[in-house]
Amino acid sequence: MNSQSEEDYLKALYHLEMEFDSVSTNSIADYLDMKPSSVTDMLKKLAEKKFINYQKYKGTSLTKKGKLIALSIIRKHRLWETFLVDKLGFGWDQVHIIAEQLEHIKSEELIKNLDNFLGNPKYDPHGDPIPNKDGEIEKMNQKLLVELKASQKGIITGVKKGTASLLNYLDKEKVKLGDSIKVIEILEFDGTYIVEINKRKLTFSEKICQNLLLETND
Amino acid sequence: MNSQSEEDYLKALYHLEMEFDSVSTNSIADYLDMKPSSVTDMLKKLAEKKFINYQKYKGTSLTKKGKLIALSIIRKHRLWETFLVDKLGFGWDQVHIIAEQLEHIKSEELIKNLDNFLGNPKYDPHGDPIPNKDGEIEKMNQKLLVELKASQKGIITGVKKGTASLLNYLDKEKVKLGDSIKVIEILEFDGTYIVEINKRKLTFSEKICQNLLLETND
DNA sequence: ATATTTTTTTAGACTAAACTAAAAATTACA
DNA sequence: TGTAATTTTTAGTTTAGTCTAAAAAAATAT
Ligand SMILES: [Mn+2]
Ligand SMILES: [Mn+2]
Ligand SMILES: [Mn+2]
Ligand SMILES: [Mn+2]
Repeated sequence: MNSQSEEDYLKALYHLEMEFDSVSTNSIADYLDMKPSSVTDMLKKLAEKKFINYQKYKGTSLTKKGKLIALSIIRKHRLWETFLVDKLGFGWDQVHIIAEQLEHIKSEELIKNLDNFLGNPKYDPHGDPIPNKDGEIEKMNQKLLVELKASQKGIITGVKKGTASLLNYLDKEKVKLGDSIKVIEILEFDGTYIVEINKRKLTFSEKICQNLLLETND
Repeated sequence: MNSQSEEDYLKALYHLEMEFDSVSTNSIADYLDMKPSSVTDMLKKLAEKKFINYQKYKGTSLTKKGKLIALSIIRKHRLWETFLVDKLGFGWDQVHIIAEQLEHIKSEELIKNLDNFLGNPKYDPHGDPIPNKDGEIEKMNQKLLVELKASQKGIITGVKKGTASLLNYLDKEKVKLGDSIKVIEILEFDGTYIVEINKRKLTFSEKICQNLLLETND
């Protein structure tokens, strides 16, 4: 059985590998808010367990085994987040810290039953795809709204990391994940987007457009 | 914030205080499957934090503060058990180990919302009362079936510790917690009880009667 | 190509929570 | 009441996971 700490490291490794092409000791330390020396210690242990490929001074990558564990933690995290929002009435922005604890509960049966109870959801409340029990995860064709030109369309799937307040704003504007969005016009002056969502015209600042994630069909 | 281990000790203390009038170091060690020396170490720490009254060689008791924490863990344990059975379809006998982990998740809001989601249940799936958020718990007027005489009545509230298989048996016989039970006849020869539950006559061995808990109205 | 800066690792320390073995206190009983 | 048995505590060890400070390696800049 893996410890909570090991699981958090593997998850961090996975997220960092997604975002950057090389994962350094310092980047892990930053991500987990720990000291690089602590990270080195843990990397040695994870390498010992064959969860990562690690050679000192050379950086790290998850092995197949390590990636599967990371994905199983992510699956649990996102299922619990879905539970908290859909069933317990939490807001989008409140669930992450709680799921950070719940993701470490050990019981295969629990997750199987939770998944069924939730109706086998494909996406979590932030629009992130939920890996299946075999660790398969949908690779999203994600774009930022700011990358679209006038008349292009997409489906709102989420917001960039660290912009929880944007979710709240969308909520207030009655914009939900899964809503279709179409660019009507882009103002040259300040990059403001005029878009249509649910037959309503809305105006989004450039900053919003830089943080709103869409799934597009190209 | 208290550690998982501290919480498990406080809960053990609470249960042992309920069952026996004095709580010894060895009884705690037995209960938690640990060595007495480990228990002594923890008792010192809990005394330091004013969760227990402890004087070496003199035994232990929970302070008001300690009892409140114990009850909050028990509340969480029983609410999670209720969730697992009522919502996720687990059986009575499967939920304890999982709740043993879930009870340590830290979030007031989570428990508040879970409680509402479950419809503010008063009893857990084993028939044990769920403490309220202020740590108030119903003192049950519990009896064993074997204590009843012919023609007396009660409501089935649970089974004694360590008799999970009895719950399964009751399940198979379509007997549920909350069902009313009336003693029809007690066979002198072997102490077998003939009882009526839901208009049906059932026969319970003496062993069953020694382990079946009822709420009575005396 | 060398020196400086940055990154990473090592060495050593600390805390929490467990353990074993031995000592001390308490309890039981002859 | 004194000895033996039992219970409890102490002393010292272990492991996991963190830290600080210093050393070593790698990357960058002159
Ligand atoms: Mn976590
Ligand atoms: Mn999420
Ligand atoms: Mn527990
Ligand atoms: Mn229970």
